[in-house]
Amino acid sequence: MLDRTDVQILSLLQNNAKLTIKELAEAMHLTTSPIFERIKKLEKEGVIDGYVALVNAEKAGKGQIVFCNISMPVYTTENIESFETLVRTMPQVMECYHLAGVVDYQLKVCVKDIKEYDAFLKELAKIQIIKIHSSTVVLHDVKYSTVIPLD
Amino acid sequence: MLDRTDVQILSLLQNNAKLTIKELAEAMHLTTSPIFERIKKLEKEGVIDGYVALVNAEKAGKGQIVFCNISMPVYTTENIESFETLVRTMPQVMECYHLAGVVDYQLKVCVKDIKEYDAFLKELAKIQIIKIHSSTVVLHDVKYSTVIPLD
DNA sequence: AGTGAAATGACCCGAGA
DNA sequence: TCTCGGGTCATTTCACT
Repeated sequence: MLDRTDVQILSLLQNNAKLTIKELAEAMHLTTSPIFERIKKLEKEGVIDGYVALVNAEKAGKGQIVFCNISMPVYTTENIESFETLVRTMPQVMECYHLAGVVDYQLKVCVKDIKEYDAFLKELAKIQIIKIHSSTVVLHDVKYSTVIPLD
Repeated sequence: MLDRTDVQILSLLQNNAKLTIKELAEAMHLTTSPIFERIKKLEKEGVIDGYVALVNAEKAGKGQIVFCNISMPVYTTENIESFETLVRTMPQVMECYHLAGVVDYQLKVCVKDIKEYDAFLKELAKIQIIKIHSSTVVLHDVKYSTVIPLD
């Protein structure tokens, strides 16, 4: 599905979306046209999901990450839907995964400080269908990358 | 530090880095020059960390996420440094956080399948300074966003 | 699938308010 | 800080290989 050239394009664009088609073409010893067409194809197929600017959370005053572990005592389709829909609308929740573990969900929450996290928890606690199991504060970020490893 | 216009620019670019300066200018009823200068300033100050293409992990054949919980029995500066340096070089590790909890580190690992995760664990186990505490498999992604919430 | 060239349009940098 | 306008260069399309 993805040949060597596609993977090469993706690897470069995952690190720097501002590379021009010309630069990509030079890097892989081709002309601009095939690069252009391949990128359009990858976008159309949804392999490339989009292009985003990454903001430094610290400098934007949102340097605190907290993981929130949640379980759902009554595990019905309805409850799942309403919880997942809510989570997707909360901007503080950057990531949410349904786990195969002792707790059902893990949320990665991005806030200014613990005080703001406290407010977030109070907001979340309004939903009666979930049980907030525990919260784990992040001391510091060791690594944050958006790059999907491609073989 | 960041005024209303800056926040507006960041909000738009965090969702779509391909917006042209012209489009941004129209969206906030300004001309291109001030937008251009503000963006350059935000980049220079490091508020904008970079621009990246987001790849769909599923379509790239890397649809499995596993969280790996690690503790460090002998917590010395040396051990911390060598572990954190290693983690930053491993492409499967997309995120790594130092936690204030019962385990020291949480790694978000991106792999093709559990078999590949097994290989990753074996690789990681070579470092004698850490103790792999547990692994939690993700059943499905509810939300993944790179957008830092700005007030 | 890739090349090369031509037109379209965005970026960037002035001068001026 | 913002507006306006022009030079420069990347993007995009197309006819050909």
